[in-house]
Amino acid sequence: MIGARLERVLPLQLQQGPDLAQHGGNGFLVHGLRLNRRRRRWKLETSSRTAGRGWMGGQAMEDTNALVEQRRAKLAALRARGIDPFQNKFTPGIGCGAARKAFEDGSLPEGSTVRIAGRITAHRDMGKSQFVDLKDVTGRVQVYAQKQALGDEAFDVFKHLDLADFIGVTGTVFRTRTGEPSVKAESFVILSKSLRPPPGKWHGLEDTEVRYRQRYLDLIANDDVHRTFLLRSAIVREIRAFFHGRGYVEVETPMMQAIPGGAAAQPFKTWHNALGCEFYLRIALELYLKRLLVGGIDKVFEIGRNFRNEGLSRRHNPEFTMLEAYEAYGDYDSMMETVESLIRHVARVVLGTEVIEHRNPQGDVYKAIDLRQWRRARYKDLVREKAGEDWFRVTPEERRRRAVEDLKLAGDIAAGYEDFEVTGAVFEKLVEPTLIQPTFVTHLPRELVPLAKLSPEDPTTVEVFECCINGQEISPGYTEQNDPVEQRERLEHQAGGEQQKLDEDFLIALEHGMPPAGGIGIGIDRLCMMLLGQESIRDVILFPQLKPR
RNA sequence: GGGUCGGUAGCUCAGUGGUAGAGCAGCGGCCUUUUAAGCCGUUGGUCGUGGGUUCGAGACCCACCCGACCCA
Repeated sequence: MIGARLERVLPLQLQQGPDLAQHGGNGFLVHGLRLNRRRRRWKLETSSRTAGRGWMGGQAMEDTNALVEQRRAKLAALRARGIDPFQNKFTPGIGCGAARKAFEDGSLPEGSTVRIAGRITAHRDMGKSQFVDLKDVTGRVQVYAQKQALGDEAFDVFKHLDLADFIGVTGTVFRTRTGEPSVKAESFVILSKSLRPPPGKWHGLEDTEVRYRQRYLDLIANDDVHRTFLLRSAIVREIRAFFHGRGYVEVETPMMQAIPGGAAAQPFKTWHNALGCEFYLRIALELYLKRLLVGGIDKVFEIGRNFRNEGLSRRHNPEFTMLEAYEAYGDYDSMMETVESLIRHVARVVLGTEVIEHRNPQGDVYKAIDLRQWRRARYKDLVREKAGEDWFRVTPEERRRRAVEDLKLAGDIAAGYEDFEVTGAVFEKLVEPTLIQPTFVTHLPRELVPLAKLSPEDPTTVEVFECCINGQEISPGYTEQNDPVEQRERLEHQAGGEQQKLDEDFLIALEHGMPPAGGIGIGIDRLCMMLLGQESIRDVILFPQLKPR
């Protein structure tokens, strides 16, 4: 039926179709056909109102197909009927899922009129009865359309709606014979026509590359992905709430820095035209937040993006979100309390539980993280557990031999490694991955963290912790270095004589006096992986970095 | 950077050298309370790209592109 109508309204060149007589096995002719199609599409583009919007027209031309052409034809047919399927405004009175819930719990009585809007996610054609599922951020509700109720004209339009179209519906709530809460449409309006078919309804969208490159499709097709990112947003919201509740001040510091500092990492480089100089994207927040401690903002935190020019992996994205928080008159010990309270707060409020269960695709729990128990353990004790009771009593040569031969860490220990780095490899490769339950690793050797403050009770160790959960380091914490002379010495040593790498302004700030303080950094992406049960960082970052197509 | 696996219809996937397939989606028909609706019919493919082997390649070989996992 609609086909017959379309013939009247479509541009002539669309009706003609490709010349199938040419369609032989001959490559030239096939190529000619493709050119033909492109020319045809181009004409369609230029004849429609959307033509001239360069990127849109260009993209549609490149990868259009029969399904897209069908939808464009439907669009043209609607316009020919005087219907503009791209409305400026429609104000729903209640969300789709909200209406369903309100009806289920009795707060919305049967027969009430509601005004809802959403995307069509399913269509069941019963002839003179039509059912569609309408979905918005609050959930899904079924809409029932009856020929008798809508009238022939409107019903015919309804019948030819496509999956993924947005519509607005006014109607009354009722329960169908099968018990489904539904809205019986009295009127409807097409709010936005979808010109491309959505991914399938059964399997969702599984092609990982499409899921990451076109995340919006992933969000449409996979409810659990949608949920994951709503929860990530809630996690960040509750982190802010936690710190605000403790009197911290949230700030924003420069992402473009002339001297990238605060961590040992390769930066990204960029160029400022007007100033005529290079800038680096920041690799850490630390040096600016400490300036603010000097400036008298005693409790300060920032949540923001860091950029590190390193490889990509399941655990690394070149840009990632970092939380850093500093508290004057705190130390590494008080910051352990802060980290524990923060993470437990977020888990309770966002997830409603302090036991985090990770499930496989079959739904079985393969890992459970209990945030009610936080272990504290010394670095050396943990290493001994894996490498042997006498590990620190044998000679450095013997340690290296054992690491390479007995512990099979040959690939992780470079020839030039110093003794503490050999032990560090043991910790990183054999200890850290086993720390699934929340663990504060303390009493790290001073060589491992050269910028940290020494522990007065044991000057071979530093006042630093590494909080490990889920087999990853989630958060380091420090008693911050406030001795400007010591700090300058260490940074100069680290810079290795390259003066331009020394952040002189930061060192001067310290010389003005920084109160004793505790500080922490938390990788938000990894925290989300732990809390949301995701094994890949790409599944908690909306648009993970991929190689450009 | 190395290794392994993958890229076939809009989606999910079969296809072990001989006519490119299935389910869903789409399109047409029937059905006025369906819900993975159903029934009948039907359209749709640069098999990632480029070379090569072969009478014949989606499949075999080489190179490349993109991705996933593991390793560095």
